[in-house]
Amino acid sequence: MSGQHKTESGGDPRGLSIFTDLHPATRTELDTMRRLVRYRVGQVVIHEGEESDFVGIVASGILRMQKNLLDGRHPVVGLLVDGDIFGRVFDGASELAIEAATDAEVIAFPRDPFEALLRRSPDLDQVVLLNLLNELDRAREWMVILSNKKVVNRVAGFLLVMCTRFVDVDHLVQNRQSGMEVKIPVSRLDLAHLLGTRPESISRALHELADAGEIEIIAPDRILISDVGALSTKAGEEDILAPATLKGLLAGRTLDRKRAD
Amino acid sequence: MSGQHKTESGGDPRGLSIFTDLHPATRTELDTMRRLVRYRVGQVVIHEGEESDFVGIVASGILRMQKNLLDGRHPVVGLLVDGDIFGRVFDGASELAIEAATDAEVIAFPRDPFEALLRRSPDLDQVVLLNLLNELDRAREWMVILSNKKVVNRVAGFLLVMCTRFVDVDHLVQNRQSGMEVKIPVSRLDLAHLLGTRPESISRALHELADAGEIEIIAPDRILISDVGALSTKAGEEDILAPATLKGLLAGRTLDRKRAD
DNA sequence: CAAACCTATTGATTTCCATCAATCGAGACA
DNA sequence: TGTCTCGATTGATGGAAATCAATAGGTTTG
Repeated sequence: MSGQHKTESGGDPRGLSIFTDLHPATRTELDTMRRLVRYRVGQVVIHEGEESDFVGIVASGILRMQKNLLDGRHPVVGLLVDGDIFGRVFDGASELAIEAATDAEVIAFPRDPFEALLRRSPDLDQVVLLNLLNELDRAREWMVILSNKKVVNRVAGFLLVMCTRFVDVDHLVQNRQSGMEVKIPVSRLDLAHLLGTRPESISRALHELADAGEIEIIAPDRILISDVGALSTKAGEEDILAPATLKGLLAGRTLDRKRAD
Repeated sequence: MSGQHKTESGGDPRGLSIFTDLHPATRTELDTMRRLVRYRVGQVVIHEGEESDFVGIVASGILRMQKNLLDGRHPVVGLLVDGDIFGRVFDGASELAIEAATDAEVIAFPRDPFEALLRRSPDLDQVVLLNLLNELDRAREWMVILSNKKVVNRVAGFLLVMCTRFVDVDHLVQNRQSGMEVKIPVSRLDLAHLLGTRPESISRALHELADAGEIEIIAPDRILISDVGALSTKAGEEDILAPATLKGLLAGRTLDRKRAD
C-alpha cells in the first residue's frame, strides 16, 4: 500500500532530499511532524484565498499554481515538482490555487510548528531562503519565455526549461543518442494555460517544430529534441545548452543555487 | 547638492524604512557598511551575467529588471522602487540586467559583510525572507496580468498595480475627488517592454480606456483613474479596490506581508 | 527664434492566433 | 468486437496587434 511510487529504499523519501544536509536534530523534528498526503489528478491542494494550514513539499507528481479569474480563464503561473516547497510561510492566504496536474504525493508539515522550527533553525531557514531565491529566478525566467509573442517561440522555451529544470525529476528527461527525450507531464490544456494560449495553438506549434526537424513527436506527450540550438534561438535565449553550460550539467551540477556551506 | 530627492529629515533615509524594526545592533552594523550610489536614467546598475558585489536597496527613482535577448528584444520582468531589495544574496550571477528607468539612488551594502550579518542576525534574515516572499507574490501577480491576451486588459492591470503597490512611493499616486491620479514613471517604450507589447499599442489602449470614460489622460504620463471597477473587470481580477479591500488600504495597511512579531 | 530631436500619437497593412467546427485515434467498457 | 468518450489534431475564418510609415507636440540646442 505504501511503496509503489515512493523510493524510500535506504535514504529519504522523494522530495525530502532538499533537507538532506540539515542538522540531524532539525531533521528529527521535521520527521516527527511530517505526514504524507496523496492527491489525484484535478484535486485541489490549496484553494484560492484559502489560509493553508500546512507547508508542503512535493514528493511525486506535478502540481500547478493557477489563478482562477472571473472571466473563466485560469492561467497557470508555475508548476511544482519533486522537492518544491509551497504553502505560505508566515501569514497570509494564498492568492493562487494549487491543484494536482497529475496524481501527486505531498509531504505536509503543519504550519505553526514548521514556522517555529524555522525560527529556531538557521539551517532550515537557509534551505527555505535558497528555495525562495530559486523560485523567484524561475518565475522571472518564465516571464521571459512568456514575453515571446509567437506561440512557437514560447513552446520552444518550454521544452528547454523541461530539459534543464526537470532534468532529474521522475524520468521526464532521458538522454538518447539522437537527442533528449522529454515527457510532457501535463495535458495540452494545462500546457496552453501555462503558455498563455490554447491547445490548438500548442498542437500547431509542436508540429511546426517537428516539420522544421528540430523536434520529433514520438507521442503526444513524448518529444525528442533533436536540435537544441535551433530551439534556443527560437526561444530568444542564448544557447541554454551550449557546450559550456552543458558541460556543467553533465558534470552533475544543476542550474539551481546550492548551499554555500 | 545632497538633499533634493532624499527625505532624511529626522528618520531613516528613504528605502531603509524596511529596516526600521531591526534590532539596534543590527541597524548599527548596516549603517556602518552602507553607502549611497546614484544612477542616471539609462545607466546600468548590474549587467546581465555580472556577479554583483553588493546588495542594494532602492532609495529613490525606479529600476527595471530586464533580460537582453539575442534578437534585440529586452523584456522587462519587473520594476524596483523605494524599499525594494535587489542583487544576489548568496552566490550566483544575475541572469537579469538591472538598469535605471529614471534617475535613481541606491543604498548599497557590500555583499560579503551583508551575508555574514544575515547569517548572524535572525531579524535581518526575517526581513529579507519576507521581502523575497513579497517579490515572488508580485512576480506571479504580474504573470497573471500578462496572461491577458488583449493589450487593453494588460494596461488596465498595470494601472491597478500602480494604485496598489506604488501607493506610497514618491508621489506616484494621488487621491483626487474625481478618482486616483497615477504618474506613469517610465517611458512608453519601457511600459511596452513591461507589458509584452509595443509603444503604439500602449498608446491605443490608453486612448481606448479614455474613450470608454474609465480613465482620463491628463498628460502622457499622468492618468486619472475614474472607474476602478471597470478597470478591475478588464484586468480579469476581482475588484482589487472593492470596498472591503479599499477600507484596508485606507486604514493604513498595505497589501504586503508584514512581520508577524 | 528656428532647427533639430525625441517621444507620443495616428493611420494602413500584414501576420498571427483565438475561435468555431470537424475529424482522428486511443483507451474504457459493455 | 463495436461503441462511447475524451484528448489531440487539422481546417477555416474573423479579430487583434505587430509592423511599417507618417504626423504632431514638446523640449533642447544653436
